[in-house]
Amino acid sequence: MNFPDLHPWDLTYSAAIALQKDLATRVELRNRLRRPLSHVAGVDVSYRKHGDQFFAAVVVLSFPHLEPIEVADFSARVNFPYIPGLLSFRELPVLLQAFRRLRTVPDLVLVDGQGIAHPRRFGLASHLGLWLDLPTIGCAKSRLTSMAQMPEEDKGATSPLTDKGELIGTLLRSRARVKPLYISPGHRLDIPTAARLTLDCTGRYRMPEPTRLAHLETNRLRREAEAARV
DNA sequence: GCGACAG
DNA sequence: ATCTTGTCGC
Repeated sequence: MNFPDLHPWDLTYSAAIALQKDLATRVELRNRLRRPLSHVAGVDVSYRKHGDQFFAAVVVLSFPHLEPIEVADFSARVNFPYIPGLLSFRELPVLLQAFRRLRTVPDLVLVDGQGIAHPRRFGLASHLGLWLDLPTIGCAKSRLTSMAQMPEEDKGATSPLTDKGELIGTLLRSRARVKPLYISPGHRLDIPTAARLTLDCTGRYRMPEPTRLAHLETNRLRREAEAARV
């Protein structure tokens, strides 16, 4: 089964899966963080239901104070469809363009989506981490693959995320009494460190500051573009 | 064969 | 993710 127009990857469905399996062997799950950590980035993408215009943003914050340092945007048309398990082929190209406009090289990147908590252990955060050669964390709002018991209701409570008997991440309560986040390392981090750093980047909101601010920026861009064209 | 299914 | 108004709760 093929799907048309896989731009800019030009891959069939089965070739995309084979590529993920191959690239997954290059993912590092050991800590390779630059210390001390001084710059943490968050990335996000938004678009409209009808229309293929995508808006990507990367925001760099200081660490540990989480003050915004730099913002880079990029917008373009995307025609790769959303297919569960193949999200990176849809969102990665526009995200990489946004990174090209960034001057600061972050020490860590938080991503809206899964890391290794993915059927082939290669979610968007892993793909971005390999491409940028940077440590990344997948901070997803809902599950793709994985099982877990619910953590306690207090902020910082965790429970292990597993798939087929394998430990692949952490279910993290980022705020008291909110739906927990699905945290998994994307690249160059181990599972406990990914959860710990996510918590360190989280303030009074459910989403960690880097991805939360990237999300706001992405929506600001979209509203601006819609207002600009008549 | 029947669900589940990041954003 | 997006569409879309009001509404319940701290």
